Amino acid sequence: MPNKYYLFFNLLATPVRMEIISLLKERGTMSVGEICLAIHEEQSKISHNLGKLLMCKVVNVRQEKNFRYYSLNEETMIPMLKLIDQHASSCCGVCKRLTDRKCNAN
Amino acid sequence: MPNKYYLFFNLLATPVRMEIISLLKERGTMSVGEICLAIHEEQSKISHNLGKLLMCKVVNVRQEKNFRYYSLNEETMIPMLKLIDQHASSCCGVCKRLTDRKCNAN
DNA sequence: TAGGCATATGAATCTAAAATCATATAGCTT
DNA sequence: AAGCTATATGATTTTAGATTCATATGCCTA
Repeated sequence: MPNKYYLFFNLLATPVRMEIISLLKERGTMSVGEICLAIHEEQSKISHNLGKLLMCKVVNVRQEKNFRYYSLNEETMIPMLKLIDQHASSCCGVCKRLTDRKCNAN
Repeated sequence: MPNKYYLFFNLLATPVRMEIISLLKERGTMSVGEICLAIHEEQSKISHNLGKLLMCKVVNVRQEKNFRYYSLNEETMIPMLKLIDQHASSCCGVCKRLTDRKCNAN
């Protein structure tokens, strides 16, 4: 009975998966091979990670010939990323805390 | 140069931290001791985790005597949790994917 | 149908970061 | 000031889950 929100955030909490998401946000729709090339990671790694993202519909797939084209679930992810941007800037510029991982709040 | 979004999600991607957040969402403001009692976890664990959440202003603190009262940063977190709720229900009921961790989309 | 792409999947290993345990700090009360 | 209470912090151990490498699957073309 792990917390639902935890499972969602956990899904997004790796550098590679967030890179994939940022990429798809910019480029729209890409095959697995194209993603590998763009991110410079090997195929099985990308596939494993796309599997996780698909598992929770953070991305969508479309099959065409023997290619699989992935795209971002924009309805959820666009507003979510925007929320973080807002948080980051209202927090402290481009949120030093998010990059420095230090806290001087009190 | 890790992805900003990754750092944010990573911050929220543990069961304990999400429990703390859910708790603060419901109860408003709590001292560290009260949180420990409510979640049944030991003090240092809670403190470590509160430290991470504070680091990125996901929670706020107020000191009073030798107590520290934590509360949720509602401005960011309330809409974010709502987004996930919406995602979960539009995805598949209370999002089986988020609880089963399996994928049958294609 | 044989061979070659494109992608997925399984299992073993590796690693980031969470939990733990001991200890430090800081303020309150007497 | 001494001792207590509440909380934070450091360092080590532990663990979830990410990466890796080998292999499987599925479709397409000749």
